[in-house]
Amino acid sequence: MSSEETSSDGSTRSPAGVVRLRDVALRAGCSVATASRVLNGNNKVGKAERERVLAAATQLGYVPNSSARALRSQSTRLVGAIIPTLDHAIYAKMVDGLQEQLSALGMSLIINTSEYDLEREKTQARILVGRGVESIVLVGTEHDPDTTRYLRDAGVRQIYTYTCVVDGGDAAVGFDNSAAGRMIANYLRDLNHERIAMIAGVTKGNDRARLRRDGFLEGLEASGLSAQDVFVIEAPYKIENGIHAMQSLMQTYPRPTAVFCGSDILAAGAVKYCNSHGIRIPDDVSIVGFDDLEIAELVDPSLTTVHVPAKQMGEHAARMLSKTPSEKSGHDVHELQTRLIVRESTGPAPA
Amino acid sequence: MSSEETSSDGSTRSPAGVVRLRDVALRAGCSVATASRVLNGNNKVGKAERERVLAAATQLGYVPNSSARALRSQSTRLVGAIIPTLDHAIYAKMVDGLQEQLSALGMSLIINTSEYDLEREKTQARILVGRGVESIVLVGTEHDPDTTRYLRDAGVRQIYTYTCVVDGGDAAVGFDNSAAGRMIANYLRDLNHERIAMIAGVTKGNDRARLRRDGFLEGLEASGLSAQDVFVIEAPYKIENGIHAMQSLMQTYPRPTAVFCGSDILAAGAVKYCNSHGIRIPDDVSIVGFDDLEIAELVDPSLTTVHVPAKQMGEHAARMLSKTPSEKSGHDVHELQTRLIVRESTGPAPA
DNA sequence: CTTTCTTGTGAAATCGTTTTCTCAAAGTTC
DNA sequence: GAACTTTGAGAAAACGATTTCACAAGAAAG
Repeated sequence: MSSEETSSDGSTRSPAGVVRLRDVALRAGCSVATASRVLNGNNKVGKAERERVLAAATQLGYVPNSSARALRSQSTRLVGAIIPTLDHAIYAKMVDGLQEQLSALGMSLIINTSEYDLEREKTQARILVGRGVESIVLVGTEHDPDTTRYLRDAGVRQIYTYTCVVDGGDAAVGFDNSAAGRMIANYLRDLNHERIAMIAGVTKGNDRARLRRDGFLEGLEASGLSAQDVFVIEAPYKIENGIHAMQSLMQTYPRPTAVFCGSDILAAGAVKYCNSHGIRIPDDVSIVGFDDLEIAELVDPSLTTVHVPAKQMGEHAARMLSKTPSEKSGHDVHELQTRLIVRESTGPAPA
Repeated sequence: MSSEETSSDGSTRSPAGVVRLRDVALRAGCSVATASRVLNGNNKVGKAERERVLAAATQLGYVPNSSARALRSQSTRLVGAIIPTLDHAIYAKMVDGLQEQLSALGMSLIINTSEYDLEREKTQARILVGRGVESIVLVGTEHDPDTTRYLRDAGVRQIYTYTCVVDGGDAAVGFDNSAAGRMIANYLRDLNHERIAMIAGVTKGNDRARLRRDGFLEGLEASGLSAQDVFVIEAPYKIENGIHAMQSLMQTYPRPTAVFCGSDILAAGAVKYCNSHGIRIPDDVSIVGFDDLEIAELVDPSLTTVHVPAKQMGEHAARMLSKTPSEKSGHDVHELQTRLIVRESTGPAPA
């Protein structure tokens, strides 16, 4: 028994019913070589032949087998992404943009999550290399040196996001976390706040959280405040953590009149705490978030925050990846602009 | 000039420095066939030989070329997922769970988004098949018949999520949208509401939105209310749409005293509208959401809503996929339970 | 001491493409 | 009109694994 069946129209089909290039060629009455050339945009094919192939391909609903294509041409058009989690809008939005653009550019995306763990990131990187990805999108600049070296040795392009620092990578698309922190420092100082605190994300293994904090503290120092006096609490990006951290801060004396949160998630928790404990925002305390997620507009009062163009970032990363490494000159960095979005949660320091 | 170099130890290397199975075999002093057998756990290999191969593989840092492996063995351990968008927490959470479990089970996930467009879903399905996915995770039961047939012909397992209806697919993991709608109807009727409205998601091409609406209307009918009198507005899941829809509803006379929203996103918009227009929740109007996203707890008043175990759903889907089709008997459906979460946005009908 | 199973091994076919090689036909140039 | 290009197309090699097939050598059975 043959593994193929010859149907009435003379074309052969694999048992699973998948159309192969051979089927297209057969129907178009040419060789597979010619069919391949047509479908790959090689222009050295006669017009009549070209059109017959194209017609046959669409009629049969031909989809090239990318394993075979990858094997022969040594080019999978596969991209990997390792992000901390999808259960945080700021990353989900980036991946959304990334996927959309990659798809439009004929590439596919394999996603892995690291749960903010650099060790786990290393494992995921190995898996992705085994899958034949040509590039990997990572979050931030800080990674296990093993990971970076391994990827470089494997010839996989590394592109960092949410940061402008390329370091061991090949490219970066993001924004200046430190400058954003300074921007908030200046903003709060312009409102005459003097007792200022911060609820930061966990800085271990997270350069974005660290840079935001450091930029913020630098900005405060520059404006004549001692960073020593700034109470900083670190906590994972969860609403409850925002609540608890705010509780701690409100129990200090003297109370801060302004709190900068490393994420809207934390800020939302902070707002929730204040609302349920009779602390007026912004009359008693000003709160600033980061990311400009939907919740920033939904909480009451709405959050002053820093807008991060997450989706755009993913889209841009995709476009960078579509260019072959030779087209770009060395390391390239694309900086996106963050914007301060002033809403209701901030105001002048109470007298 | 050859494309290979023969190094001093006699092994050959491809220009990119990638280690091939041949290199492992050469170093272990056996044939590639034997090396392949060892690495695939085929036990018909002598102990000494097996250990030499294993040693060679680790020493050289061999990573199998998955394109070649997939091409020959017709088994990628690749799963595709087509979801409407990642920019909606309910889907992002599911994918998060799905990815996590798949990764633990040695499979990888390629993600594509359809933007709620069944035509686009069809295209993405083709791409995924071309990528060699063995299964595809889809959202809901309603799909273009072409898509369903194409996937079946291609031998790709289809697993539907957010639904309990398998229909043309091979398995489903989700919940009963219709029952959830009825549950809300009963809940609101128990609170004595009589003038009731709904802000539903777009029902075209979205069976979940349709079933929620229909279940809700059925429930109201069953309790003696005419579905004709229930004003239903359809709108995409965006906050602004919730705002505008609520505005329209509040301009009708008599005003509804309770509004069921097909998503927390819409409900959040509805709450926002009421808050900014002096409409008291739940004194003037009760609002019910769906999904139980973080925002349900953050808006003020917090939202009464239906909890959907999105992450769990993704995890379960992954587990279903890890079982070979033969292990399961025909179509299998796994129903997860939704729960009504009563918070502050609902109360008895005003007198 | 044959004959018949095992068992382990290697050679070679195979998966579905792309790409190189080869060559015939049709233009050009002188 | 002879000697070159150019152009278009097919045959066949290649990509790197898995898997079938064939076949030695050794073990077990008679």
